Amino acid sequence: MAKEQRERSRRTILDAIRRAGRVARIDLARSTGISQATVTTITAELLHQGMICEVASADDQRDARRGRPRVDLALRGAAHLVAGVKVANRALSIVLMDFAGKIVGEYTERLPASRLAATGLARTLKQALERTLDASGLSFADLSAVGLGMAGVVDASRGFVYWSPSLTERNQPISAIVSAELGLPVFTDNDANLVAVAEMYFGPGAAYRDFIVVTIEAGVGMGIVLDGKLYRGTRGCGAEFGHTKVQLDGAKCRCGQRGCLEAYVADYALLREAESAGLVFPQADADKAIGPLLTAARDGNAKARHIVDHAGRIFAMGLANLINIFDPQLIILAGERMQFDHLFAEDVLADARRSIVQIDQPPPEILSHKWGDLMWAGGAATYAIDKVADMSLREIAAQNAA
Amino acid sequence: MAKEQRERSRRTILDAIRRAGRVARIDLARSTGISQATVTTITAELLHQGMICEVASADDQRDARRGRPRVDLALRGAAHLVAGVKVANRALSIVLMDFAGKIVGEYTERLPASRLAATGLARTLKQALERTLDASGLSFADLSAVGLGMAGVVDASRGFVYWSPSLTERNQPISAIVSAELGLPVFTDNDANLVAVAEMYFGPGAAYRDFIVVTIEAGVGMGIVLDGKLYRGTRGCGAEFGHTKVQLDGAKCRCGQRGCLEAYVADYALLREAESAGLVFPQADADKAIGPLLTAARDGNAKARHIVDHAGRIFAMGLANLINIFDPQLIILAGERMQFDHLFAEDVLADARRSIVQIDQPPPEILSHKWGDLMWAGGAATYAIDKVADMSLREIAAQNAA
DNA sequence: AGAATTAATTTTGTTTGTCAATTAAATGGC
DNA sequence: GCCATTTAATTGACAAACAAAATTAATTCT
Repeated sequence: MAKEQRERSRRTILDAIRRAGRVARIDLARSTGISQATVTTITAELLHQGMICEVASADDQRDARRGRPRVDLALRGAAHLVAGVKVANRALSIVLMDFAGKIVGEYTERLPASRLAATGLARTLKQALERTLDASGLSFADLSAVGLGMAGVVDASRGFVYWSPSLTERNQPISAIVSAELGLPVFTDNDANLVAVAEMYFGPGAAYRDFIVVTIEAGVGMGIVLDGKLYRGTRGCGAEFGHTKVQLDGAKCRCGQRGCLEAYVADYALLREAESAGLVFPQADADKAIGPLLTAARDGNAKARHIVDHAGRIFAMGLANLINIFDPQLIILAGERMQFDHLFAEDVLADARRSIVQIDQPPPEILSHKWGDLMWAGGAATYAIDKVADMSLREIAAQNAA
Repeated sequence: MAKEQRERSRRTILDAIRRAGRVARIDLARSTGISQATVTTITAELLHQGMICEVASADDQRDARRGRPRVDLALRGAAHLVAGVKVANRALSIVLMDFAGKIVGEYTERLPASRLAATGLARTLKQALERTLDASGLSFADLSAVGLGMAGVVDASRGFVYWSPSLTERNQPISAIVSAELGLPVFTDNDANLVAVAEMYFGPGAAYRDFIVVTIEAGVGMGIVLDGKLYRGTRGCGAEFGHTKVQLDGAKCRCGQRGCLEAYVADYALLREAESAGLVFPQADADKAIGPLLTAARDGNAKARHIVDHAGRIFAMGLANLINIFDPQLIILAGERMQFDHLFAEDVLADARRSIVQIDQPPPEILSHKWGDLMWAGGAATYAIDKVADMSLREIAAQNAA
């Protein structure tokens, strides 16, 4: 019971350092409410462990001050190196990230198929990871862990995938399978959850304790952060925003059910609508066919316009429902640059705000965070860092016990 | 920092006693992980404060045991008496509850109007409360606090009502207003949240850490319990399940918006549908008119049947969305006996289970808990007990500091 | 009656954290 | 250039909380 107190304090201080980026001990004491003496003790442990380092103070009011200059503490990037992997539709994205959250390498590779067997995925991943490491002159031995993000229903605590659009089989203990192939600890979670982790650690979510991340790519995903922690549900299949129903007996969804939000706003849904409306956009690459449709809508094609508007209205309805249910401080819409601008448009957000329960308080902030392709892999890497930090903290506890 | 540790431990032990009903110190130590020594210390404080008492052990394996007999501890009902008040459509329900959760008095009174001014409500409440106390030979001086539950959007932390169907004005500091009238501490929250508190303390929710309560009366409400704590959202207007949208440009709702779940499943919605379908059920009391409609549906009237079925399907869709978003361990459907059987029907629940993301794990349990009228007031009373327990624990902390 | 058993309390020691004093490292005034 | 002043960080003394072990308490079995 007393031990746990110390572990909590260590966590608190490490998190505070991460949030601040760099911060002097005295400010740590003030912001965490832990006494200066304890901050000294704990930071000494973290320094000794190599998780943090002292850096010259970036004290902007330094001129106006006398007295002993403060020494800032920061996460020590060299403490650990992790890889974050995102398994996308037909691609594998990898980033290498140091313990301070800096991306030190990246790599993307086409996958032979959109669905693979777990063992095949593990082998492909190993090769891709080798190339990624080679490019930076690094090797597996430099890695502390691998974070793995994939669409689908994942029980993160067990690293178990109930179902994923990227796998040919259901019910795969994916963390164990990939870990056996790589010889490294592997931590798997739903990809949208991992984006939420990244937003919480290094994105705009860092300033909030309760927010929701909605991701948009082929499907619609969600990550929920409540009280500063990722909420995953009890079986690992919560936060399935894309498969909440928005229409009784509605449009057919990839998941086999009807009326899912995803079946109205995903690009494949819009293309399906366009086709049945008689619109044709000849295009070599099916992945990009959404572009001409959006252009046509902007240019005043009534049919195209109607399809895009309808998607926006359904999306707004979904967002409003989230706000009505969670009343979060913030909603972050995370998606690829440009491709989903029609869903991030101000009139869609205004529509959402209009559809929530109205009280005399400002509605939650909604902001869109358009990251590139590597957002997903970055989320996976951040998750791995979080796990590695846990491991290091446990190591300190074990050393103190001995 | 060390003080807070003790406060946590005291809370843990008090909660464990409440959950168990009655429990020996040694089992407290085992279930909480706190050492026997500390349990002795803390329970001695709680005994001295009068919050708990020793009772003869109800040890069912007593015969098979030798040794010193265990002494059970239980909440001491006489420690505090609170009142729980539910402001309903045209009625005020009050229960008196002792600190152990036992209901020691109840009273219901018709309200002159379905909407009242806050000060008028406070005065009416005072008179009704006086009658309630009189009936048990008690007085205001015997009460420690009052819990107040009402429909609408409530910021519980401030006891502030943004909007309620029971009040004529918006933005009322209702706790302060009623407290000034009664001369007692008053704690206000949304009524569905309070039902969730009751389920967590004394209902089937006691065995779970993550569950959702859906309440059905005139409107549809929701209370969310995550990690053993009620989740209220950041502005106090979360959990508005009844006003999540289930249909774009849908049916008009009381709240002024369109397509709300409530506008499809509440009794007024069903009656509206029946009327526009040409069904007429002459009935003196408008509140009860739903009965004949349901009977007609059961008896094979096709129009009535269709209206009721449609409500069930919409409700199932809403439940499925909740499960897809939260993945809770349990959903409790709380409503008045009989009146909402059509929504609690097994085919509705089966429909909901079919509409969630399918994985090879059993879906969350869904159970209906048909309490009477007093469920609501009981929830408010339970909330008041929780607050009073907080106050008592703080008192112990203050005494120790002095 | 005494041994055995189980519960509860007390004693003792460790951990943790705070407070206050001290040391460290700078600036500013003379 | 030296010393007072200021601010940061560390150290030492002490108190609170908890756990482990010893002790006391209350019972059953033989």
